[in-house]
This record gives sequence, C-alpha cells and structure tokens, in this order.
Amino acid sequence: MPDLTHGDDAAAVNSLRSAVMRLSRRLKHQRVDESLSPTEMSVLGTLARCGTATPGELARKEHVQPPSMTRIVALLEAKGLVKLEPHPEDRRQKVVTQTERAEAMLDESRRKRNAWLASLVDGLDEDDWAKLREAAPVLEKLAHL
Amino acid sequence: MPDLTHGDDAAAVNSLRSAVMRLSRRLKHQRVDESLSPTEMSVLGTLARCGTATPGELARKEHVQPPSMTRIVALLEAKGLVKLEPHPEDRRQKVVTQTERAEAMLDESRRKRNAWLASLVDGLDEDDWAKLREAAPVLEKLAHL
DNA sequence: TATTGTTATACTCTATAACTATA
DNA sequence: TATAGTTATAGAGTATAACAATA
Repeated sequence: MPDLTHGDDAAAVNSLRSAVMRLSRRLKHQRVDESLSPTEMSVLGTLARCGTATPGELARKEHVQPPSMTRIVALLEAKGLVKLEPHPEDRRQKVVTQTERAEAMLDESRRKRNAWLASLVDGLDEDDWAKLREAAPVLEKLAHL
Repeated sequence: MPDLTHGDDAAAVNSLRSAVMRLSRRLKHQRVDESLSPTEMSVLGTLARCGTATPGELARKEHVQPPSMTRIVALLEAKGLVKLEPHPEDRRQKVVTQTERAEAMLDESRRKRNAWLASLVDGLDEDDWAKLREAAPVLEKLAHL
C-alpha cells in the first residue's frame, strides 16, 4: 500500500523498476549455466517447489504464453531435465516432472550462481544485505501477484 | 557480505534471482509506454540523472554491447527524445543529450507506470512495502556494481 | 596500433494466429 | 462450444564479426 501521491513512494517505485530491469539483464548475461535460459531455469525452480505441473500451469506461473511454454518444456525435455507424461484424468493435458538430472544440475548451478552473486554482493555492507534479505520474499510475492 | 555457506543466505540469493527475473518479465510486458522498450526507458533515466553521455558510456552503464547502444540511441533520436552532437575534444565520439520532449515523456509515463505498479503493490501490507522501499536503493547499487 | 562507433548479419526468446484433439 | 496443447510464423532485442574514422 504505497502512497503514490507521496514523492518518496513514487521515487521508490521508479528506483525499483529501473534496478530490476538492469539486474535482470546482468543475471541473464552472467548466465551460470550456458545451456539454460533464465526462463528454463525458473521453470525448473518452480517444478522443484511444486513437484509437478501441466504446461498451462507453468505458463501462467511464469507469465509466459502457452506456445512459449511448449517450446521451453520441449527444450528441457531434450536436455533430459524434465519428463512429460499423460494426464491421468484429462487426455488433453500433460504432466511435467523434473528428472533427477535436473535436481543435480540445480545443485551444481546454484553453487556457480552463488559464486557470481557473492562477488557482486561483496560490495555491500551487512546492513544492505539485510535489507535485500528482507525484501526478497516480498519481491517474490510481487512477481506472483 | 552474505555468508553463502549459510543456508538462509543461499536461499535468499536464489529467491532474489528468481523474483527479479519474473518481475522483469512482467514489467517488460506491462510496458507503460508502448513505443519505448525497457532499455530505451532505462537510457532516458540514465541521461536524466547524468545529464549527458557518450554512446560507449551508455553501453557500459546499461550493460549492453556498443552495437546495441548504437541502435537504441538511433531509435531514441528518431523519436525526438535525444539529440546527438559531436564530442568537443575527440572526433571519434559523440555526445548524447535528452531533449525536453524526453523529460515531458518521462513525467507522463511515470504516472502510468506508477498506476500499474500501485495496482500490483496494493496486495502488499505496509510492512512489505517498507521492506521494498528499503531494498530499492540496494538493488540499484547492485545493478551498478 | 588502439579505440569509438557503425554496418551487416544471425541468434534467442517470446508473441499471435491458426490448427488438432479432447472435454 | 470451450479448453489444452501444438505448429507455423513474425517480431523485438541483443550479440558477434568486420569495418571506418580518429587518436
């Protein structure tokens, strides 16, 4: 509940937007796993949390159109990171599950990713890092809203 | 200075990455000014802060390759939002400045942008919003580091 | 010889529209 | 008739490589 008639809140919103866009570009560029796009990565993360999902659910969760998710899931399947099975109740749908290989890869790339973010974040003092940690779940909430 | 051997910090880093990527996708999609890409927007913001810059400086600040910035600056110039002048000391370089029209447009689209973000952020309570406000400058620092 | 910016080209990601199969 | 997913196609944005002009 920001008060956008208040200048500081408007400034914060601006700052947020600009920072998120730039950071996302750097994250995308500093891609830890060369063969995986940010969205593919995000899909694997979602599957790790939710366990299983249909392509349609994934598209909605990642805020991507269904045809894009079709492609992403196909790429992940080709890399052996997910498997597709028929839906038990509705033969139109499919069920996407992550493979053990995906889990191993997530562990591996988490290590690399943390190394990169750590080097970036080393320029922050403890206060700033604490603020980021507080805000992370809120940003996630925002991304899901 | 996160301690990445500490599980919570690693989780926070992950959460941050995922949220930033998703939010950026939504911001990109909810583009307030139809005719301006997020990076064009960001360049105008940079110029608004720095006053003036060469294409090379802008490329470095936006973490984009020089040829991409050439294209972006050309698009902005075609829209009458920046002007390019010869560099006074080095004839290889150019100086990019924003026009008055750009300033007016930034004001206009800030209003629209805030309206969208406000609607998104309305689902947050005051605590969460406070956390975001604290974190915004840190995220900016991170994006610049 | 190094640097700034540009041109030409290709790639990645995503979207829209049209289609198939199932409900 | 509506919904889940796919196929075909197009567009936006960025990158790399090769080049021009200037330092």
